[in-house]
Parts: sequence; structure tokens; C-alpha cells
Amino acid sequence: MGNYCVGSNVNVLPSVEVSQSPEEKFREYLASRPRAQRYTTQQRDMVKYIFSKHNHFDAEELIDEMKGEGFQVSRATVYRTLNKLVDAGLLRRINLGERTVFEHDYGYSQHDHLHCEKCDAMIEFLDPQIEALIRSVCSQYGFYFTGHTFVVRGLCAACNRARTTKRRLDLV
Amino acid sequence: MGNYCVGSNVNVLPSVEVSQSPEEKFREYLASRPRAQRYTTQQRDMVKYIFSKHNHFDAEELIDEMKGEGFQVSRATVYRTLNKLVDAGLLRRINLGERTVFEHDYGYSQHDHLHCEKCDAMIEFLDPQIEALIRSVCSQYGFYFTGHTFVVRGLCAACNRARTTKRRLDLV
DNA sequence: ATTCTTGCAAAGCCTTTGCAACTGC
DNA sequence: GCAGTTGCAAAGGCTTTGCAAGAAT
Repeated sequence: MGNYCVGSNVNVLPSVEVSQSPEEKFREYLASRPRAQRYTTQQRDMVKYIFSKHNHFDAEELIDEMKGEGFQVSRATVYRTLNKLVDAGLLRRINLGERTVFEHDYGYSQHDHLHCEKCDAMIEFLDPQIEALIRSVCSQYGFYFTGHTFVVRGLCAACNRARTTKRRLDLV
Repeated sequence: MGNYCVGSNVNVLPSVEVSQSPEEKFREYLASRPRAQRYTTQQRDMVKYIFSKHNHFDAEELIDEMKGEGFQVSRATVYRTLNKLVDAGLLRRINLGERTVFEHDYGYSQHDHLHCEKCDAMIEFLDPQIEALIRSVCSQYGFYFTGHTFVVRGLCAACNRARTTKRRLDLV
């Protein structure tokens, strides 16, 4: 069947070729649980919907959008399924302090974020030094490393331009 | 009066010499507000208490501990004061996903954290490369940088030892 | 048929807020 | 005495959960 390459991707970073679709990967996860869990319509809709886009979203946004597109989703089930998807390694949870957002984990390269505090944009970036840095620090402290969160806060180029322009005008 | 060096410090990283005590710095902040704010008994107690220790704490812990030591504190005021302390640059807020903790910002060096997900320990580390790395990424994206969060998750040396030992025993 | 999932509404957790009494300046 | 602070209890977000009805295998 060949490899599956995740969704239409408007983002800058490279997708990673993976041998299973997100749906397949999720089914496998469900089947592998101590007591097999079931793959339901609502879960299938969510996986398809989430992996058809490539953006950062929070639970409430997802609920609104999916309802807007005619899907039948309930708040409780969305929260339950998002937790499973994180657990299954399909999604990653990013804590922004104000909001908690999700992004694709499966089929997408490791990366970190610049978060604009004005317009809420998330710019993904890749820096090969970070992993080496983490490894080095962890070995120094005998720390067994399982993951990391690295978010740089500030203003994206557009918002910063707006701000400095406004400031100049204020001075006139 | 000479310089003030912040509290008894059980931590590894160097304190930074600062010319004002946390209390003085906070008063200055309060006075500098658009409409001058007041320095009250409860706020004074909190600042003294917080800067007499050097640990990571959340709001509820602080309330319990201070009550335990006979201070009169109310939940609402603690939350209000913590916000002011963050705003004043005395404390930094760290979002751990599960918990939000605070640590000294004023009088203490910039650093990042290893967070043990088992015992909740926070190990502070200093890496001189991180700032350069942030600057370089930001300039690449025209991003105006105001702060960052970098938390490495995993198991501290002790918890990891416990885990691997247990595993070995399980195999017997 | 059995066992898991769903959906609702209720509860939980952490944090903020409205308001009357109080207090710092 | 004025303006800001406190404390209570209530409300606010977001997320989880108990339970009866429904769906997947």
C-alpha cells in the first residue's frame, strides 16, 4: 500500500513519512490497551478532521468548528478522545498558560515554537542544537529525559511592526 | 547600606546581587503604578515569607504553609498579590501543565528547569547557549522576544534509579 | 450478549470578581 | 477622608466524571 504522508500541510516544516495513517495508528493503540477499546464514529470523525488540517487548536475551538461543519460531537467525548489521542502519540499538548492547544505529533517533525502574545500565532521552528543541549544537560544531572516544552514568547514580525509604527505615530 | 543578597539559598545557582531588597523593589513597583497602590500587612508578610525560602510553590501550597505558620492570609488576596509580584518582576510563573508554580525572579539568575514527573522535583540548570539560540531563531523570523519557557520533562536520578531497580526485580 | 462509549448535567479545580467593611497614606 | 485593599462567597473557565441509554464487537 506504500507509505502514508500526513494531510495537506500548509506548514513550513517537513512532514515525516509514516507507514500508517493516523486512523490506523489510533486503532492499533486502542486494540493494544489492557482491555481493548472501541473505535467509534465520533472518534473516527475527530481523527479525520484533525489530521485534515494542520493547525494548533484547543478543545473548544475544535468543538465549535466540527459542529459548524455538521459533525455531531459532544463536549465530554471530545475531551475524552483528545486525551486518548495524546496518549496514543497522535497529538501533542502544548500549554501556553492562557490556553492549552494541541498539534499533530504523529507524522510531523519535532520542533519548537515562537508564540505571539498579541495575535496568538504559533511559529514552528527547528533547531538541531536543542536536542544535543538537552542530552548534555540531562547526562550532567543523571536525568532520564522523556520530553520537553520550549516556547519563546513575544511578538511576531507583523505585530511588532504594528506596535513600533503606532509608537512612532504616538510621538508625533 | 550596601548591597542586598537574596535570602538563605539552598539552591545550586548563583544569586544575583541586587541593590534593593525584594520588599523595597515591591514598594517601588506599587508606588510607580498609574494610581499608587498600597503596601499592606498581608502583602509584606507574603513577600517576606516567599523570599525567606527558595523553592517552587503553587498558590495553594503557599496559603496552607503560611496559615500553618500562623499568618493570616486569605485565598483571594494571595492570588491577587501573586499576580502583582509577577508583574513587579519579583516572581516568575512556571506552567507545568498539571500545576502552576512560582519561583524567585528578582535576585536570582536566569535558568531553565528539569522537571521530574514522578516526585515533582525541579532541577534548575544554566546553559549559556540557550540565549544565543533564542536570539538567532528570533532574528531569523523577525520575532520580538520577551521571554521563554523551557522545561525538560522526565525522571530525576533518584526516581530513575528506583524505576530501573524495580524493573530488574520484576524480572527475577 | 457483553462491554465499552456516549451524552447529559453535575461536580471539581483553580482562579477571578462583586461588594461591603476596613485600612494605609 | 479618600482611594485602594481585604474577605467572603459567588461566579468563571476549563476539564473530568457518574450514570443510564446506546453502540461496537
